[in-house]
Amino acid sequence: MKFSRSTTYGLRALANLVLARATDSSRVKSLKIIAEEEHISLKYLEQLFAKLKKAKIINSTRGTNGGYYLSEKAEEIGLLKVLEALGEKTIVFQCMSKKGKITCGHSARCGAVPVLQKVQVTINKSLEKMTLQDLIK
Amino acid sequence: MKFSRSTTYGLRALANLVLARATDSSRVKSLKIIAEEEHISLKYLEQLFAKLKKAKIINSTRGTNGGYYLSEKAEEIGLLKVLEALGEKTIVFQCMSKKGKITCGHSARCGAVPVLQKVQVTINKSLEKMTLQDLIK
DNA sequence: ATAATTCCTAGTACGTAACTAGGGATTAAG
DNA sequence: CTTAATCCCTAGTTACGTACTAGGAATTAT
Repeated sequence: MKFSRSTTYGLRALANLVLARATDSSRVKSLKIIAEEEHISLKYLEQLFAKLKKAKIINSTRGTNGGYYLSEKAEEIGLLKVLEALGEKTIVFQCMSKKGKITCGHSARCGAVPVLQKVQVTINKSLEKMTLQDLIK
Repeated sequence: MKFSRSTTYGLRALANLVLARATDSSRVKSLKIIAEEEHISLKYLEQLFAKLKKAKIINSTRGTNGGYYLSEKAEEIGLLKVLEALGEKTIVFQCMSKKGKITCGHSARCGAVPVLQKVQVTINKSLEKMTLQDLIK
């Protein structure tokens, strides 16, 4: 039950963007700089940022002086959305849907269900409450 | 950020034990029966129960009519301890200790730290509150 | 003696995370 | 209009851990 490295990388890099106040196309920050500051492979970060862009969490301008910036205000970007964009699984049991519904064949008989649901719901709520703004508090 | 299958198996099997009220050496339940009821490979379950026994969460008697039983009352066995016994990592970020202390070199500069800590602490608290008794509620 | 159980150890196969790598497209600056 | 800086796209590669399979030894009730 670990977050993947890429999730941590992604959050670090996003925190960097938030701190840089890269909130519109006139205040972009290049990945090269971010990668250097955060000691993350540039090529790898590119792939992560592609996912974040696809999820419309960030935006970019290309060419010299180009870079990335947040699509919305940091406090409007929920952590759960970010994690999912990065490919992090937020459903912690195989047998369970997002809302705690059981999807395996054992539901009726399985004694562990209530606890699994409780854990799942707690984690989800906790992640929903937080936003990118919390990254720099 | 998923719980491993073995964790789910372990919890299912323990729930089974709790429901069987296998709370002392006179009320053991054999793994063979549990494995059949829960549709888990016996050989695999044996390995999981070895870990649980090593952590003194369960106890056993050998030979014919042997089996496993809980070492303590279900409500006195914390879920966090069980998960750790099963090998589940409860520290969700590589860079962090159990108590939220940062163990990587970036601590001072890393913007993501506060959020990571918050997530970690929330999950830990949630797991600490629950016991095996909750498995059957 | 036999059968039922727990106990111990070794090995395998598969998937996936974590990269590495190469180059194309776009754009500002000189 | 050339160059350099950036983002963009896709295809590997490698290493590791999870989820088993497997065989048999030790113990004990009948």
